[in-house]
Amino acid sequence: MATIVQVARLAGVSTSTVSHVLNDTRNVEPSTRAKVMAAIEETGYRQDAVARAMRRARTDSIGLVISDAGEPAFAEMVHGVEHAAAARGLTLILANSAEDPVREERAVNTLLSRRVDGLIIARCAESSATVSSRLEPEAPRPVVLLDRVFDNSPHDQVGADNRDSMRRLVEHLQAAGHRRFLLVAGDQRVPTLVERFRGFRDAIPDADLPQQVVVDAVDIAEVRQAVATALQQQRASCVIAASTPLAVAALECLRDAGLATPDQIAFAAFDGFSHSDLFRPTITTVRQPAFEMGAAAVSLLIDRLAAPDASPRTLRLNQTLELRESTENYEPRAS
Amino acid sequence: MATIVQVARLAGVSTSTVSHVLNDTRNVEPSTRAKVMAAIEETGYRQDAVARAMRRARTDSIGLVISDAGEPAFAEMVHGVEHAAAARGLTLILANSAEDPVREERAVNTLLSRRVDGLIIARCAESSATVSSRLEPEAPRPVVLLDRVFDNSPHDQVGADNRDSMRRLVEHLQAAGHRRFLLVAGDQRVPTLVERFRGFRDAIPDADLPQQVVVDAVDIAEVRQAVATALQQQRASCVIAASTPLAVAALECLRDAGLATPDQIAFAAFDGFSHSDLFRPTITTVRQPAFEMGAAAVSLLIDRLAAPDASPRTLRLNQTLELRESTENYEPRAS
DNA sequence: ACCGGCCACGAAAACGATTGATTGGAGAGC
DNA sequence: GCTCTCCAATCAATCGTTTTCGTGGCCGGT
Repeated sequence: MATIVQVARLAGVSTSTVSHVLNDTRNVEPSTRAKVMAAIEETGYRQDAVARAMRRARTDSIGLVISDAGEPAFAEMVHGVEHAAAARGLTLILANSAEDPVREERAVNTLLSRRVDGLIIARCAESSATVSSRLEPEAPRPVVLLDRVFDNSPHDQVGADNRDSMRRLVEHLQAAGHRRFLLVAGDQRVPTLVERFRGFRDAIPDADLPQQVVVDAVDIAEVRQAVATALQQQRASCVIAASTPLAVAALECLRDAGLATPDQIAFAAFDGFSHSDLFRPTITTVRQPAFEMGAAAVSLLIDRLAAPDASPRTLRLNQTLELRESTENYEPRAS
Repeated sequence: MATIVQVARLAGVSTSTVSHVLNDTRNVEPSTRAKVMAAIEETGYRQDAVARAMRRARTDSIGLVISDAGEPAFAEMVHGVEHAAAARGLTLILANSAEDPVREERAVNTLLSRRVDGLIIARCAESSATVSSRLEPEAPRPVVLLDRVFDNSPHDQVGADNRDSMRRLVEHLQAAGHRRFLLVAGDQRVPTLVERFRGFRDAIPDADLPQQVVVDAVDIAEVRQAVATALQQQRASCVIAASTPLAVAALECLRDAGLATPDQIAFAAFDGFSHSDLFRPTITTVRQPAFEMGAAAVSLLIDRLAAPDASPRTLRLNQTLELRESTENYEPRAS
């Protein structure tokens, strides 16, 4: 590849002039500019982003650490981040922590060493301390937390209105006559799942609480075990799964127990399944605006770069409650 | 951030010694090494990947240009690439062309300007010429083509055994009694879809060909239109969709036409839907090993970096035919 | 005692751009 | 005609590493 020196030589000017033409960073005589452009054309010169980053403060790149690249909701967030970043001329460096704090920390280190202008992180369940301590004392690289939102975070954050949405979902189900729920709440070290659990509690009168079954197992096999046991006791009229993997486990249990949805038991899930409308039963879903969350994270990051000292913001995007047949036609029985 | 100079000063050695300690690139006295390590610890020094890349020939990063980040199959490939790259200490720069040749070219340029060690590209439908010409004359950055595989490509490639799989699928359906198919073949500028179409032709006796309906419309609305029309003519006993978006369109048409699967019409799809087993009808699917394809692309890239002059390889991973109820219980009617 | 070789380390030149300081010349004002 | 200003363009320092050459000291062999 040609370098700026060769371009300058060919155009008969200095490298600084070429640089200024390239970056439009000070006036240059039209005739010189033309010569430079011609030389660029002829040599097939392309700016070297590495050398450029070396000299300047910024790299025009951002890092994204995702906690589970295999999960469709996160894939959508990646998509949203990529889209918003590209639209602003930022390149995206992607890393996956696979819910492993060690890999997460390694990823953050790698990204920092590559001098990304900022970081977007969907934290894994157990990472809080490590990553924070790694982030704070360093050169102040802005960080935006994605999806997994923490109280009193020093960082900007974007999440969903999990608590409200869960409350609305449960209230809807209650209005349809449901009183006894099986909530598959999932790993309570994950803020998202904690919020959804809280929303559930918000909607349940204290007196009814004892009737509810909550599964907060971490390992998916344990979840399946617990759900199966709970179903045998035949107490719930409605199952709520707080995430897609949990919904998968729950649906498998329902299938294995021979319980049909919605005729024998109602079912609702957060995040849900793609193309849910094409298959039966169609599942009542609280859908996360995953793409938009990713895009919003980039916006927050840009804002932060422009105003490093503004106080941190937490953005909550609305989820949509999509009612489908898995929660229809419930006939409350006298209990 | 501390630099290598500060570390050297603190340790009372030269920067070259620090560098050699860091990279284990020549013998250093255990005592000096210890001093250096201590200084690194104390300053919290972290190697600067940008400066490092500046000096060395490699950047330890690879670029991935994906043609449709929104599609789950491609998201899985991204996941596979990320996984394999991280395992080898490579960082991944991600770009999405969204099936737009202009964006694709821009992405390739950006990645080259960042001096990625190599590129993995899932080409978009119309890009052939542009990107090729951009890639060839440059500094020889290895390129691996992913999913969309081209004949006589000068690059390494990894795809799926589309033609074989389609032939096997059709043969299976024929064995079950189907003779008249509606193939939703999709955009024939996409090599993957061309291969699937060829596999279909392979399996159909010439005499039967006139009975088959093939929809190769590009725009998804046109596809839907064409499928709807074809269904009204009531000729096919089985619909085959050559990709997930096409399957979505086809299933919507079936639903709108009030045709139940599999009772009134059989259905099979390539790539398919996640968690297909949980919902009805369960769909007979030819599943792409998307994750593995991504990982394989990284392997090819690594091999290529090690042996730049080896002749280009094309890898074809096997797809699996997953038989489900959408193609069961067909009762051939006398026609 | 001298020479050669080895070993641990250091000095300094890249890598390819950006950018603050500086120069040279043209034009304006008196 | 002289100075002052302004503008375009150049010079040279700089970013933080890696790596090529050297250098000096020590040891062993003759």
